Amino acid sequence: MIEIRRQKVARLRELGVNPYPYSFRRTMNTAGLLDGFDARIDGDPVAVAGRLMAIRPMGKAVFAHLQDEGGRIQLYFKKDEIGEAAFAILELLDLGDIVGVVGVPMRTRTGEATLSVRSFQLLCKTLRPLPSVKEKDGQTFDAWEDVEARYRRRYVDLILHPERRRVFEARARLITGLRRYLDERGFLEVETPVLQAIYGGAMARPFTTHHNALDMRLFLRIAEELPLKKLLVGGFERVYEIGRVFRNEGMDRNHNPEFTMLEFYWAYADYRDAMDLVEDMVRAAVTAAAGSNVVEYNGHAIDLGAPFARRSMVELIQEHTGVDVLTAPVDGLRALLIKGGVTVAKFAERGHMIEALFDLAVCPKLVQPTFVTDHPLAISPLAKGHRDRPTELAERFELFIDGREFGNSFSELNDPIDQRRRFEDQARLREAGDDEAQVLDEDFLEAIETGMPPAAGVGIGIDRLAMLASGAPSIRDVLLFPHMRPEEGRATSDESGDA
RNA sequence: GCGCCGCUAGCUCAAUUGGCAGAGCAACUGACUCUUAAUCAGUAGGUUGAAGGUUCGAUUCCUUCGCGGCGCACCA
Repeated sequence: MIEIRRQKVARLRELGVNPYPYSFRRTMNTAGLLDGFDARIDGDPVAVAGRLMAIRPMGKAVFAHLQDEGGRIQLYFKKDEIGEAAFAILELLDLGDIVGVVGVPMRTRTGEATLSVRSFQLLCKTLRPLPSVKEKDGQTFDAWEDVEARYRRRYVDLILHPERRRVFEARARLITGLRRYLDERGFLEVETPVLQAIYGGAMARPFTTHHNALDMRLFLRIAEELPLKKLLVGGFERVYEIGRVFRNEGMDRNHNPEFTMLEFYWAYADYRDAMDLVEDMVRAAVTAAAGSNVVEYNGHAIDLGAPFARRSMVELIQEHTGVDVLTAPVDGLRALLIKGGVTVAKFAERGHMIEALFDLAVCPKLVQPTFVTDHPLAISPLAKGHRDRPTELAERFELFIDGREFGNSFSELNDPIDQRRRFEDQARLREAGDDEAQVLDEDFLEAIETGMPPAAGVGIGIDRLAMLASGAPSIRDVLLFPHMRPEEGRATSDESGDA
Protein backbone atom coordinates (compact mmCIF):
# COMPACT_ATOMS: atom_id res chain seq x y z
CA MET A 1 0.00 0.00 0.00
CA ILE A 2 2.89 2.33 0.80
CA GLU A 3 4.35 1.41 -2.59
CA ILE A 4 1.17 2.63 -4.31
CA ARG A 5 1.47 5.92 -2.46
CA ARG A 6 5.10 6.28 -3.53
CA GLN A 7 4.00 5.87 -7.11
CA LYS A 8 1.41 8.59 -6.59
CA VAL A 9 4.11 10.90 -5.27
CA ALA A 10 6.11 10.23 -8.42
CA ARG A 11 3.10 10.87 -10.64
CA LEU A 12 2.34 14.11 -8.84
CA ARG A 13 5.90 15.27 -9.44
CA GLU A 14 5.53 14.39 -13.13
CA LEU A 15 2.44 16.62 -13.18
CA GLY A 16 4.57 19.43 -11.77
CA VAL A 17 3.08 19.22 -8.29
CA ASN A 18 5.40 19.51 -5.29
CA PRO A 19 3.93 17.01 -2.82
CA TYR A 20 5.72 18.77 0.06
CA PRO A 21 5.53 22.55 -0.45
CA TYR A 22 6.71 25.09 2.10
CA SER A 23 3.69 26.97 3.34
CA PHE A 24 0.11 27.91 2.81
CA ARG A 25 -1.67 31.11 3.79
CA ARG A 26 -4.99 30.36 5.33
CA THR A 27 -7.44 33.05 6.27
CA MET A 28 -9.15 31.11 9.06
CA ASN A 29 -9.60 27.69 10.58
CA THR A 30 -12.72 25.57 10.37
CA ALA A 31 -14.01 26.71 13.74
CA GLY A 32 -13.76 30.34 12.64
CA LEU A 33 -15.37 29.52 9.34
CA LEU A 34 -18.31 27.68 10.88
CA ASP A 35 -18.86 30.49 13.35
CA GLY A 36 -21.41 32.71 11.58
CA PHE A 37 -21.23 30.53 8.52
CA ASP A 38 -24.51 31.58 6.95
CA ALA A 39 -23.38 35.20 6.75
CA ARG A 40 -20.43 34.07 4.62
CA ILE A 41 -22.44 32.09 2.09
CA ASP A 42 -21.64 33.16 -1.46
CA GLY A 43 -19.34 35.80 -0.01
CA ASP A 44 -15.58 36.16 -0.32
CA PRO A 45 -13.53 33.00 -0.79
CA VAL A 46 -11.81 31.74 2.33
CA ALA A 47 -8.65 29.67 2.66
CA VAL A 48 -8.45 26.76 5.09
CA ALA A 49 -6.00 23.91 5.51
CA GLY A 50 -6.06 20.50 7.11
CA ARG A 51 -6.19 16.79 6.68
CA LEU A 52 -8.59 14.96 4.37
CA MET A 53 -10.65 12.68 6.61
CA ALA A 54 -13.27 11.50 4.13
CA ILE A 55 -13.39 11.44 0.34
CA ARG A 56 -16.55 10.65 -1.60
CA PRO A 57 -15.93 10.75 -5.32
CA MET A 58 -19.02 11.16 -7.48
CA GLY A 59 -17.69 11.04 -10.99
CA LYS A 60 -16.99 14.59 -12.04
CA ALA A 61 -17.52 15.91 -8.52
CA VAL A 62 -15.92 15.00 -5.21
CA PHE A 63 -17.07 15.56 -1.67
CA ALA A 64 -14.53 15.46 1.10
CA HIS A 65 -14.11 16.40 4.74
CA LEU A 66 -11.23 18.52 5.88
CA GLN A 67 -10.14 18.39 9.52
CA ASP A 68 -8.02 20.93 11.31
CA GLU A 69 -7.46 21.80 14.96
CA GLY A 70 -10.83 23.52 15.15
CA GLY A 71 -13.01 20.83 13.62
CA ARG A 72 -14.24 19.65 10.23
CA ILE A 73 -15.81 21.13 7.17
CA GLN A 74 -17.12 19.52 4.03
CA LEU A 75 -15.45 20.36 0.73
CA TYR A 76 -17.16 20.23 -2.64
CA PHE A 77 -14.89 19.89 -5.68
CA LYS A 78 -16.52 20.29 -9.10
CA LYS A 79 -14.62 19.52 -12.28
CA ASP A 80 -16.21 22.49 -14.07
CA GLU A 81 -15.05 24.76 -11.28
CA ILE A 82 -11.46 23.67 -10.67
CA GLY A 83 -10.62 22.52 -14.18
CA GLU A 84 -9.41 19.36 -15.83
CA ALA A 85 -5.79 19.54 -14.65
CA ALA A 86 -6.63 20.19 -11.00
CA PHE A 87 -9.22 17.42 -11.05
CA ALA A 88 -6.56 14.97 -12.22
CA ILE A 89 -4.43 15.94 -9.22
CA LEU A 90 -7.44 15.61 -6.94
CA GLU A 91 -7.83 12.03 -8.07
CA LEU A 92 -4.34 11.28 -6.79
CA LEU A 93 -5.19 12.41 -3.27
CA ASP A 94 -5.80 9.95 -0.45
CA LEU A 95 -7.42 9.90 2.93
CA GLY A 96 -5.02 11.54 5.35
CA ASP A 97 -3.37 13.88 2.87
CA ILE A 98 -2.94 17.45 4.03
CA VAL A 99 -4.29 20.12 1.69
CA GLY A 100 -4.99 23.82 1.58
CA VAL A 101 -8.15 24.92 -0.18
CA VAL A 102 -9.66 28.21 -1.29
CA GLY A 103 -13.42 28.10 -1.58
CA VAL A 104 -16.70 29.89 -1.25
CA PRO A 105 -19.01 28.97 1.63
CA MET A 106 -22.26 27.30 0.58
CA ARG A 107 -24.87 24.93 1.91
CA THR A 108 -25.69 21.68 0.19
CA ARG A 109 -29.19 20.49 -0.54
CA THR A 110 -29.19 18.68 2.79
CA GLY A 111 -28.03 21.82 4.56
CA GLU A 112 -24.47 20.90 5.43
CA ALA A 113 -22.01 23.77 5.68
CA THR A 114 -19.65 23.26 2.78
CA LEU A 115 -16.81 24.99 1.02
CA SER A 116 -17.25 25.08 -2.72
CA VAL A 117 -13.65 24.74 -3.78
CA ARG A 118 -12.21 27.18 -6.31
CA SER A 119 -8.62 25.98 -6.01
CA PHE A 120 -6.59 23.74 -3.80
CA GLN A 121 -2.99 22.86 -3.10
CA LEU A 122 -1.52 19.61 -1.85
CA LEU A 123 0.51 20.42 1.29
CA CYS A 124 1.65 16.96 2.30
CA LYS A 125 1.23 13.61 0.59
CA THR A 126 0.94 10.82 3.15
CA LEU A 127 2.55 7.47 2.55
CA ARG A 128 0.91 5.56 5.32
CA PRO A 129 -2.86 5.03 5.37
CA LEU A 130 -4.98 5.99 8.36
CA PRO A 131 -7.37 3.43 9.80
CA SER A 132 -10.70 3.93 8.10
CA VAL A 133 -13.20 5.05 10.67
CA LYS A 134 -16.66 6.09 9.62
CA GLU A 135 -19.52 7.60 11.45
CA LYS A 136 -23.11 8.45 10.95
CA ASP A 137 -25.57 10.22 13.27
CA GLY A 138 -23.00 10.20 16.05
CA GLN A 139 -22.53 6.45 15.68
CA THR A 140 -18.99 5.33 14.95
CA PHE A 141 -18.13 2.37 12.78
CA ASP A 142 -14.94 0.36 12.97
CA ALA A 143 -13.60 2.66 15.67
CA TRP A 144 -9.85 2.53 16.13
CA GLU A 145 -9.70 1.37 19.73
CA ASP A 146 -6.60 -0.80 19.97
CA VAL A 147 -5.19 0.52 23.25
CA GLU A 148 -1.66 -0.56 22.51
CA ALA A 149 -1.64 1.14 19.12
CA ARG A 150 -3.25 4.20 20.65
CA TYR A 151 -0.32 4.70 23.02
CA ARG A 152 2.39 3.71 20.57
CA ARG A 153 1.02 5.83 17.73
CA ARG A 154 -0.45 8.71 19.68
CA TYR A 155 -0.44 10.90 16.57
CA VAL A 156 -2.92 8.52 14.93
CA ASP A 157 -5.00 8.56 18.09
CA LEU A 158 -5.07 12.36 18.03
CA ILE A 159 -6.03 12.49 14.35
CA LEU A 160 -8.81 9.94 14.76
CA HIS A 161 -9.99 11.11 18.16
CA PRO A 162 -9.61 14.88 18.29
CA GLU A 163 -11.54 14.87 21.55
CA ARG A 164 -8.58 13.12 23.19
CA ARG A 165 -6.84 16.45 22.90
CA ARG A 166 -9.09 17.81 25.67
CA VAL A 167 -7.24 15.71 28.24
CA PHE A 168 -3.93 17.25 27.28
CA GLU A 169 -5.42 20.71 27.21
CA ALA A 170 -6.73 20.12 30.73
CA ARG A 171 -3.26 18.96 31.76
CA ALA A 172 -1.71 22.11 30.35
CA ARG A 173 -4.25 24.30 32.16
CA LEU A 174 -3.49 22.43 35.38
CA ILE A 175 0.23 23.07 35.12
CA THR A 176 -0.32 26.67 34.10
CA GLY A 177 -2.65 27.04 37.10
CA LEU A 178 -0.09 25.66 39.54
CA ARG A 179 2.65 27.80 38.09
CA ARG A 180 0.56 30.95 38.19
CA TYR A 181 -0.52 30.21 41.76
CA LEU A 182 3.07 29.91 42.97
CA ASP A 183 4.37 32.79 40.86
CA GLU A 184 1.72 35.09 42.30
CA ARG A 185 2.91 34.22 45.80
CA GLY A 186 6.52 35.08 45.14
CA PHE A 187 7.85 31.60 44.40
CA LEU A 188 10.67 31.44 41.88
CA GLU A 189 10.73 28.66 39.34
CA VAL A 190 14.14 27.00 39.06
CA GLU A 191 15.71 24.04 37.33
CA THR A 192 18.06 21.61 39.03
CA PRO A 193 20.06 18.67 37.68
CA VAL A 194 18.38 15.53 36.46
CA LEU A 195 21.70 13.69 36.24
CA GLN A 196 23.14 13.19 39.68
CA ALA A 197 26.12 11.38 41.13
CA ILE A 198 24.04 10.53 44.17
CA TYR A 199 20.29 10.30 44.32
CA GLY A 200 17.99 11.17 47.17
CA GLY A 201 14.95 13.00 48.40
CA ALA A 202 12.59 10.05 48.24
CA MET A 203 12.33 6.35 48.89
CA ALA A 204 12.69 4.74 45.48
CA ARG A 205 15.00 2.79 43.25
CA PRO A 206 16.78 4.87 40.62
CA PHE A 207 17.70 4.53 36.98
CA THR A 208 21.41 4.52 36.34
CA THR A 209 23.37 5.78 33.39
CA HIS A 210 26.97 6.41 32.49
CA HIS A 211 28.92 9.55 31.77
CA ASN A 212 31.61 8.70 29.24
CA ALA A 213 33.92 11.71 29.59
CA LEU A 214 33.99 11.39 33.37
CA ASP A 215 33.75 7.61 33.19
CA MET A 216 31.36 7.47 36.08
CA ARG A 217 27.96 6.14 36.95
CA LEU A 218 25.20 8.70 37.21
CA PHE A 219 21.63 8.43 38.43
CA LEU A 220 18.47 9.99 37.09
CA ARG A 221 16.87 11.93 39.88
CA ILE A 222 14.07 10.35 41.89
CA ALA A 223 13.05 13.68 43.41
CA GLU A 224 13.86 17.37 43.23
CA GLU A 225 14.14 17.83 46.97
CA LEU A 226 17.81 18.04 47.88
CA PRO A 227 19.03 20.63 45.33
CA LEU A 228 16.01 22.80 46.08
CA LYS A 229 16.85 22.78 49.77
CA LYS A 230 20.39 23.83 48.91
CA LEU A 231 18.78 26.86 47.32
CA LEU A 232 17.08 27.64 50.65
CA VAL A 233 20.55 27.55 52.18
CA GLY A 234 21.68 29.94 49.46
CA GLY A 235 19.03 32.46 50.35
CA PHE A 236 16.20 31.81 47.94
CA GLU A 237 13.20 31.79 50.25
CA ARG A 238 10.51 30.49 47.93
CA VAL A 239 11.47 28.18 45.09
CA TYR A 240 9.73 25.55 43.06
CA GLU A 241 10.46 23.18 40.24
CA ILE A 242 8.11 21.38 37.89
CA GLY A 243 10.08 18.60 36.33
CA ARG A 244 10.47 15.05 35.32
CA VAL A 245 11.62 12.52 37.88
CA PHE A 246 12.43 8.86 37.27
CA ARG A 247 11.77 5.82 39.40
CA ASN A 248 12.88 2.35 38.48
CA GLU A 249 9.79 0.55 39.65
CA GLY A 250 6.71 -1.18 38.37
CA MET A 251 4.33 0.30 35.84
CA ASP A 252 0.57 0.27 36.10
CA ARG A 253 -2.36 2.58 35.66
CA ASN A 254 -1.00 4.86 38.38
CA HIS A 255 2.72 4.64 37.61
CA ASN A 256 4.98 5.53 34.71
CA PRO A 257 8.78 5.24 35.03
CA GLU A 258 9.12 8.96 34.34
CA PHE A 259 6.57 11.34 35.72
CA THR A 260 6.17 14.99 36.49
CA MET A 261 6.52 16.35 39.95
CA LEU A 262 6.03 19.77 41.40
CA GLU A 263 8.11 20.50 44.47
CA PHE A 264 8.19 23.78 46.31
CA TYR A 265 10.14 24.97 49.35
CA TRP A 266 8.98 27.79 51.53
CA ALA A 267 11.31 29.33 54.09
CA TYR A 268 10.02 30.26 57.53
CA ALA A 269 6.85 28.19 57.06
CA ASP A 270 5.98 24.80 58.53
CA TYR A 271 3.90 21.88 57.31
CA ARG A 272 0.68 23.42 58.61
CA ASP A 273 1.24 26.49 56.48
CA ALA A 274 1.99 24.18 53.57
CA MET A 275 -1.27 22.32 54.13
CA ASP A 276 -3.25 25.53 53.83
CA LEU A 277 -1.41 26.49 50.69
CA VAL A 278 -1.67 23.07 49.04
CA GLU A 279 -5.38 22.89 49.72
CA ASP A 280 -5.98 26.27 48.14
CA MET A 281 -3.58 25.66 45.25
CA VAL A 282 -4.90 22.21 44.33
CA ARG A 283 -8.46 23.50 44.49
CA ALA A 284 -7.59 26.43 42.22
CA ALA A 285 -5.55 24.47 39.69
CA VAL A 286 -7.92 21.51 39.34
CA THR A 287 -10.86 23.87 39.05
CA ALA A 288 -9.03 25.75 36.31
CA ALA A 289 -8.30 22.50 34.50
CA ALA A 290 -11.63 20.73 34.98
CA GLY A 291 -13.91 23.75 34.95
CA SER A 292 -15.49 22.75 38.25
CA ASN A 293 -14.40 22.14 41.83
CA VAL A 294 -16.40 18.91 41.91
CA VAL A 295 -14.95 16.28 39.63
CA GLU A 296 -16.33 12.90 38.71
CA TYR A 297 -13.65 10.30 39.22
CA ASN A 298 -13.74 6.52 39.38
CA GLY A 299 -17.44 6.61 40.12
CA HIS A 300 -17.14 9.17 42.90
CA ALA A 301 -17.95 12.85 42.96
CA ILE A 302 -14.74 14.29 44.40
CA ASP A 303 -15.49 17.58 46.10
CA LEU A 304 -12.46 19.83 46.03
CA GLY A 305 -14.56 22.83 47.04
CA ALA A 306 -15.21 21.58 50.56
CA PRO A 307 -12.47 21.89 53.20
CA PHE A 308 -10.05 18.94 53.00
CA ALA A 309 -10.17 16.62 56.01
CA ARG A 310 -7.08 16.66 58.22
CA ARG A 311 -6.46 13.53 60.26
CA SER A 312 -3.39 12.05 61.85
CA MET A 313 -2.20 8.70 60.58
CA VAL A 314 -2.19 7.15 64.04
CA GLU A 315 -5.72 8.33 64.76
CA LEU A 316 -7.00 7.02 61.41
CA ILE A 317 -5.49 3.60 62.00
CA GLN A 318 -6.99 3.48 65.47
CA GLU A 319 -10.37 4.40 64.04
CA HIS A 320 -10.26 1.71 61.31
CA THR A 321 -8.58 -1.13 63.21
CA GLY A 322 -8.92 -0.31 66.88
CA VAL A 323 -5.16 -0.61 67.27
CA ASP A 324 -3.02 2.04 68.92
CA VAL A 325 0.04 1.59 66.76
CA LEU A 326 2.28 3.67 68.99
CA THR A 327 1.84 1.43 72.04
CA ALA A 328 0.92 -1.96 70.53
CA PRO A 329 3.77 -4.51 70.61
CA VAL A 330 5.72 -4.69 67.35
CA ASP A 331 5.09 -8.42 67.10
CA GLY A 332 1.37 -7.77 67.30
CA LEU A 333 1.60 -5.31 64.40
CA ARG A 334 3.61 -7.79 62.39
CA ALA A 335 1.02 -10.50 63.02
CA LEU A 336 -1.80 -8.16 62.04
CA LEU A 337 -0.09 -7.34 58.74
CA ILE A 338 0.65 -10.96 57.91
CA LYS A 339 -2.98 -11.77 58.63
CA GLY A 340 -3.89 -9.03 56.14
CA GLY A 341 -1.77 -10.72 53.50
CA VAL A 342 1.11 -8.26 53.64
CA THR A 343 4.64 -9.58 53.41
CA VAL A 344 6.68 -7.89 56.12
CA ALA A 345 10.35 -7.36 55.35
CA LYS A 346 12.92 -8.58 57.84
CA PHE A 347 14.26 -5.08 58.38
CA ALA A 348 10.81 -3.59 59.02
CA GLU A 349 10.60 -1.46 62.15
CA ARG A 350 7.55 -0.13 63.90
CA GLY A 351 7.43 2.84 61.57
CA HIS A 352 7.36 0.70 58.45
CA MET A 353 4.60 -1.43 59.92
CA ILE A 354 2.51 1.58 60.84
CA GLU A 355 2.74 2.75 57.25
CA ALA A 356 1.93 -0.72 55.93
CA LEU A 357 -1.05 -0.97 58.23
CA PHE A 358 -2.23 2.43 57.05
CA ASP A 359 -1.91 1.37 53.41
CA LEU A 360 -3.82 -1.80 54.17
CA ALA A 361 -6.64 -0.59 56.38
CA VAL A 362 -7.13 3.12 55.84
CA CYS A 363 -5.75 4.29 52.53
CA PRO A 364 -8.41 2.79 50.19
CA LYS A 365 -11.16 4.41 52.25
CA LEU A 366 -9.93 7.96 51.82
CA VAL A 367 -12.04 8.97 48.87
CA GLN A 368 -12.58 12.67 49.49
CA PRO A 369 -9.48 14.88 49.76
CA THR A 370 -7.81 14.13 53.07
CA PHE A 371 -4.55 15.31 54.57
CA VAL A 372 -3.04 12.44 56.51
CA THR A 373 -0.62 13.91 59.02
CA ASP A 374 2.16 13.01 61.44
CA HIS A 375 3.81 9.95 59.98
CA PRO A 376 6.29 7.76 61.85
CA LEU A 377 9.68 9.44 62.07
CA ALA A 378 11.43 6.28 60.88
CA ILE A 379 9.93 6.52 57.41
CA SER A 380 10.48 10.28 57.14
CA PRO A 381 14.24 10.79 57.18
CA LEU A 382 14.13 14.33 55.79
CA ALA A 383 11.35 15.61 58.03
CA LYS A 384 11.54 17.37 61.37
CA GLY A 385 10.41 15.47 64.42
CA HIS A 386 6.92 16.37 65.52
CA ARG A 387 6.99 19.24 68.01
CA ASP A 388 4.76 17.18 70.42
CA ARG A 389 6.23 13.69 69.93
CA PRO A 390 9.68 14.37 68.47
CA THR A 391 11.11 10.87 68.80
CA GLU A 392 8.20 8.95 67.27
CA LEU A 393 6.45 11.13 64.73
CA ALA A 394 7.37 13.55 62.00
CA GLU A 395 5.78 16.84 60.99
CA ARG A 396 4.57 15.50 57.71
CA PHE A 397 1.44 15.19 55.65
CA GLU A 398 0.31 13.37 52.57
CA LEU A 399 -2.72 14.32 50.53
CA PHE A 400 -4.98 11.40 49.63
CA ILE A 401 -7.81 11.44 47.12
CA ASP A 402 -9.65 8.35 45.91
CA GLY A 403 -7.29 6.15 47.93
CA ARG A 404 -4.18 7.41 46.18
CA GLU A 405 -1.42 9.73 47.24
CA PHE A 406 -1.28 13.08 45.52
CA GLY A 407 1.25 14.96 47.59
CA ASN A 408 3.79 14.71 50.34
CA SER A 409 5.13 17.42 52.60
CA PHE A 410 7.04 18.08 55.74
CA SER A 411 8.49 20.64 58.01
CA GLU A 412 11.96 20.24 56.56
CA LEU A 413 14.66 18.93 58.84
CA ASN A 414 17.36 21.58 59.17
CA ASP A 415 19.26 20.25 62.17
CA PRO A 416 22.43 18.93 60.53
CA ILE A 417 23.37 16.65 63.41
CA ASP A 418 19.93 15.06 63.43
CA GLN A 419 19.95 14.82 59.63
CA ARG A 420 23.26 12.97 59.68
CA ARG A 421 21.92 10.57 62.27
CA ARG A 422 18.83 9.94 60.14
CA PHE A 423 20.97 9.19 57.11
CA GLU A 424 22.98 6.77 59.21
CA ASP A 425 19.76 5.05 60.25
CA GLN A 426 18.87 4.78 56.58
CA ALA A 427 22.27 3.32 55.83
CA ARG A 428 21.64 0.64 58.45
CA LEU A 429 18.31 -0.18 56.82
CA ARG A 430 20.04 -0.41 53.48
CA GLU A 431 22.53 -2.86 54.99
CA ALA A 432 19.57 -4.87 56.22
CA GLY A 433 18.18 -5.10 52.73
CA ASP A 434 15.96 -2.05 52.25
CA ASP A 435 17.04 -0.98 48.77
CA GLU A 436 14.80 2.04 48.90
CA ALA A 437 16.48 3.49 51.97
CA GLN A 438 18.11 6.83 51.31
CA VAL A 439 21.77 7.21 50.64
CA LEU A 440 23.92 9.46 52.82
CA ASP A 441 24.59 12.57 50.79
CA GLU A 442 27.66 14.36 52.16
CA ASP A 443 27.14 17.29 49.76
CA PHE A 444 23.67 17.81 51.07
CA LEU A 445 24.76 17.55 54.70
CA GLU A 446 27.46 20.11 54.08
CA ALA A 447 24.77 22.46 52.77
CA ILE A 448 22.56 21.88 55.81
CA GLU A 449 25.56 22.45 58.07
CA THR A 450 25.91 25.86 56.42
CA GLY A 451 22.43 26.65 57.75
CA MET A 452 19.02 26.23 56.17
CA PRO A 453 16.14 28.33 57.47
CA PRO A 454 13.15 26.49 58.87
CA ALA A 455 10.96 25.67 55.89
CA ALA A 456 8.06 23.68 54.59
CA GLY A 457 8.54 21.52 51.52
CA VAL A 458 5.93 19.93 49.31
CA GLY A 459 5.95 17.45 46.45
CA ILE A 460 2.91 16.95 44.25
CA GLY A 461 2.43 14.39 41.49
CA ILE A 462 1.21 16.29 38.47
CA ASP A 463 0.13 13.28 36.45
CA ARG A 464 -2.32 12.10 39.05
CA LEU A 465 -3.77 15.55 39.39
CA ALA A 466 -4.16 15.59 35.64
CA MET A 467 -5.96 12.25 35.82
CA LEU A 468 -8.26 13.65 38.47
CA ALA A 469 -8.93 16.83 36.52
CA SER A 470 -9.67 14.99 33.29
CA GLY A 471 -11.38 11.89 34.66
CA ALA A 472 -8.72 9.66 33.07
CA PRO A 473 -8.62 6.15 34.57
CA SER A 474 -4.99 5.48 33.60
CA ILE A 475 -1.82 7.56 33.83
CA ARG A 476 -1.26 6.60 30.20
CA ASP A 477 -4.22 8.69 29.23
CA VAL A 478 -2.59 11.86 30.56
CA LEU A 479 0.85 11.15 29.09
CA LEU A 480 1.17 11.84 25.37
CA PHE A 481 3.78 9.13 25.03
CA PRO A 482 3.51 6.70 27.93
CA HIS A 483 6.38 4.31 28.42
CA MET A 484 5.99 1.09 26.42
CA ARG A 485 8.21 -1.88 25.86
CA PRO A 486 9.75 -1.76 22.40
CA GLU A 487 7.90 -3.84 19.88
CA GLU A 488 9.56 -7.12 18.98
CA GLY A 489 12.14 -6.78 16.25
CA ARG A 490 12.19 -3.02 16.49
CA ALA A 491 15.67 -1.58 16.95
CA THR A 492 16.69 0.09 20.18
CA SER A 493 19.80 2.23 20.64
CA ASP A 494 22.76 0.16 21.69
CA GLU A 495 24.92 0.96 24.68
CA SER A 496 27.90 2.27 22.78
CA GLY A 497 25.83 5.14 21.49
CA ASP A 498 28.18 7.95 22.41
CA ALA A 499 27.92 10.86 20.07
C1' G B 1 8.16 -9.90 39.35
C1' C B 2 3.34 -13.25 39.80
C1' G B 3 -1.77 -14.60 37.99
C1' C B 4 -5.81 -14.27 34.34
C1' C B 5 -7.22 -12.79 29.39
C1' G B 6 -6.00 -11.28 24.45
C1' C B 7 -2.97 -11.10 19.61
C1' U B 8 -6.26 -13.51 12.32
C1' A B 9 -5.67 -8.51 5.76
C1' G B 10 -4.02 -1.31 6.65
C1' C B 11 -8.81 -0.96 10.29
C1' U B 12 -13.14 -3.61 12.77
C1' C B 13 -14.16 -8.63 13.25
C1' A B 14 -15.64 -14.11 11.56
C1' A B 15 -13.91 -19.26 10.84
C1' U B 16 -18.51 -25.88 13.52
C1' U B 17 -15.67 -31.50 17.37
C1' G B 18 -8.76 -30.10 14.52
C1' G B 19 -10.67 -30.37 7.84
C1' C B 20 -9.46 -25.57 1.35
C1' A B 21 -8.31 -18.67 6.23
C1' G B 22 -13.43 -15.28 5.19
C1' A B 23 -16.63 -10.53 5.47
C1' G B 24 -17.33 -5.15 5.78
C1' C B 25 -14.49 -0.80 5.42
C1' A B 26 -9.73 1.03 3.39
C1' A B 27 -6.72 0.04 -1.36
C1' C B 28 -6.66 -0.82 -6.88
C1' U B 29 -9.68 -0.71 -11.96
C1' G B 30 -14.23 1.14 -14.13
C1' A B 31 -19.32 3.98 -13.92
C1' C B 32 -21.59 8.26 -11.70
C1' U B 33 -21.46 16.78 -11.33
C1' C B 34 -25.38 18.09 -4.15
C1' U B 35 -22.76 13.22 -1.76
C1' U B 36 -22.24 12.24 3.46
C1' A B 37 -20.98 4.82 6.73
C1' A B 38 -22.26 7.82 -0.99
C1' U B 39 -23.83 3.94 -4.45
C1' C B 40 -22.93 0.05 -8.33
C1' A B 41 -19.57 -3.63 -10.96
C1' G B 42 -14.86 -5.93 -10.76
C1' U B 43 -9.55 -6.93 -8.79
C1' A B 44 -5.91 -7.65 -5.41
C1' G B 45 -4.67 -8.17 -0.42
C1' G B 46 -2.39 -13.25 4.86
C1' U B 47 4.46 -16.72 7.42
C1' U B 48 -3.32 -16.39 11.67
C1' G B 49 2.38 -12.24 17.17
C1' A B 50 7.27 -15.77 16.94
C1' A B 51 9.56 -20.58 17.50
C1' G B 52 8.91 -25.61 18.55
C1' G B 53 5.70 -30.02 19.48
C1' U B 54 1.26 -33.51 18.83
C1' U B 55 -1.44 -34.91 14.21
C1' C B 56 -2.60 -37.48 7.69
C1' G B 57 -3.96 -32.34 8.58
C1' A B 58 -3.30 -26.81 13.59
C1' U B 59 -6.13 -20.06 13.48
C1' U B 60 -8.09 -24.21 16.69
C1' C B 61 -4.62 -28.78 21.16
C1' C B 62 0.39 -28.58 24.08
C1' U B 63 5.27 -25.97 25.41
C1' U B 64 8.43 -21.75 25.33
C1' C B 65 9.05 -16.74 24.02
C1' G B 66 7.32 -11.55 22.53
C1' C B 67 3.82 -7.51 23.08
C1' G B 68 -0.61 -5.62 25.32
C1' G B 69 -4.89 -5.27 28.82
C1' C B 70 -6.70 -6.26 33.73
C1' G B 71 -5.65 -7.75 38.79
C1' C B 72 -1.81 -8.49 42.72
C1' A B 73 3.01 -6.93 44.65
C1' C B 74 6.30 -2.35 44.81
C1' C B 75 5.67 2.70 44.59
C1' A B 76 3.82 8.62 43.43
